[in-house]
Amino acid sequence: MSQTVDRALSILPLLAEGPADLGQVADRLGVHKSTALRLLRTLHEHGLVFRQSDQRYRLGARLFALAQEAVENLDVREIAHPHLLALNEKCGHTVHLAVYEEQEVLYIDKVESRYPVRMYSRIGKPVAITVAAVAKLLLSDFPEAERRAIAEKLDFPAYTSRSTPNAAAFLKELAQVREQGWATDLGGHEESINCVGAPIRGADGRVVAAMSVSAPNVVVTAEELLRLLPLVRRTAEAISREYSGHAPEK
Amino acid sequence: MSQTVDRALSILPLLAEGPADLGQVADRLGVHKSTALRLLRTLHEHGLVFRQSDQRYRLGARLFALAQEAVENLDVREIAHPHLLALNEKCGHTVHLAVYEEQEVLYIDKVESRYPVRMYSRIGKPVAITVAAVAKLLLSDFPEAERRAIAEKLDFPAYTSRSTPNAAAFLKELAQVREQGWATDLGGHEESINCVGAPIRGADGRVVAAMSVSAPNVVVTAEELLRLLPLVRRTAEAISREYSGHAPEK
DNA sequence: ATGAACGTTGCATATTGTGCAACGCCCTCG
DNA sequence: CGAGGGCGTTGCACAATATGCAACGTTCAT
Repeated sequence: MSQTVDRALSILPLLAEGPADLGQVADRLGVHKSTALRLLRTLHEHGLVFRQSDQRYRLGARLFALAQEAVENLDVREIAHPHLLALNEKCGHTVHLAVYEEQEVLYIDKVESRYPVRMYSRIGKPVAITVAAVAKLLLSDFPEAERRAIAEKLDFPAYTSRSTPNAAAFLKELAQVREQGWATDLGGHEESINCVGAPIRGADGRVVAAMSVSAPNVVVTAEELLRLLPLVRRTAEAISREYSGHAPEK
Repeated sequence: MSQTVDRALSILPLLAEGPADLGQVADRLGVHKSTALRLLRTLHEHGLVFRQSDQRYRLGARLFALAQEAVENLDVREIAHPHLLALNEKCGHTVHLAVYEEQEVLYIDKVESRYPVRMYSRIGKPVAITVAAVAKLLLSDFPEAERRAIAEKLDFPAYTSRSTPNAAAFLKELAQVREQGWATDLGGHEESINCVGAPIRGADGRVVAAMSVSAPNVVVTAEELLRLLPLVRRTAEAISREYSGHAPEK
């Protein structure tokens, strides 16, 4: 909507990939060097970008500070964190917390597995929305019309043979998740990794976040992981209670 | 330098203070509502800002994703290298850079001593984790429980009479290193070789790497080497600053 | 019902960002 | 040592672009 700002902001993801010099930035933006220079200067003044010793540009400290504040303002995370830690303490596996925002599902917190074989995931990165347990939980709470609208727009990549194949299957699964109040991902994203998840609800009953426990086959079988379901659900409920203003229960 | 971008970016710190509606943003920017709207829309399209359910604007999780990605693509070695070279230029001794990975501490960069008598080490090779200065620095940053767990699992080979003898001594030393912010290895690995090291920290204050200067007794005594400590620490701090996105200080 | 508060849109204006060309600097190669 | 290329930087003329205005649509409280 604003060309100048649009161009300036496009520089950020570009620099997130790694440092770049003026020419590279100008090329990838499709603008003249002098234009890129002015944009970079403005970003620089705001501390979002800085120049490292070899003169190349990089994302700056201010961005990290802002990012920090951005997550701190997500207070679900703050409340949930100790519960996630406690859960990890009990079962030892990787625990994730995710929210839906702007057409995406994002991990906003993670407690690493204590086992040497770990699952790869990145806090802040969008999750595989068509297969992840947390994504299904978050989407299942939308009104039906919206669920359909979203499903229609999605791609359904076949990560594995068990990935959700298409919109119809996805909607069916969302309905089931909505019904039962929990979700799984059994090898839908990576063949050897399973997850069990449960929703976190606000005072009005709407799903505000979702959490899951993930573990690779080599550590526990899907069946064993499913045995953790009651524990996961209880944790999610405890977080929900605290989040919606009730005193933490013992 | 670019008014439009300047205004748009000024919105971010403003929103970091807390959610705000269109009118508030326009007021604080000193521009018309319609202008503020367009700026916010552009920020919105890039996911830096999003609209919560009550229509107010807040910082978006994409900011977090961006910062995360930037950190992942950051190469400590690349940033550190020129600083290591400069340090070697000044003192002439061997300079090492190391990281912790998968239960091991690995040298990932090295600048050779200018003296004929050199210390033997290889980039990519695990270091003697119980005695090396860089290892102590990296491990000292772990939470106490984890430090203990790691220490219990280690062997404590008696390379020399000054090698760390057991887990208890090791933990005690880690605590001290953590406290003082630097570490040494005085003949703990090879009788005649001493090292001084300092930690390199990321934007969040966590230790991401460690560096050290090593020299054999025949070139400088331990005392003389220790006199380099302030220089080593300053170098490590300069790298930390640059790594965490601050402008290099003059 | 009525009005206020807020977000949104189209439009005319000139402010603002743009590309160009030229300059200076550093480094490399002949 | 001097020519040449690469790169960042500056000043300028032009028009593309952002801006404020005024009017409209909604929602909410009175």
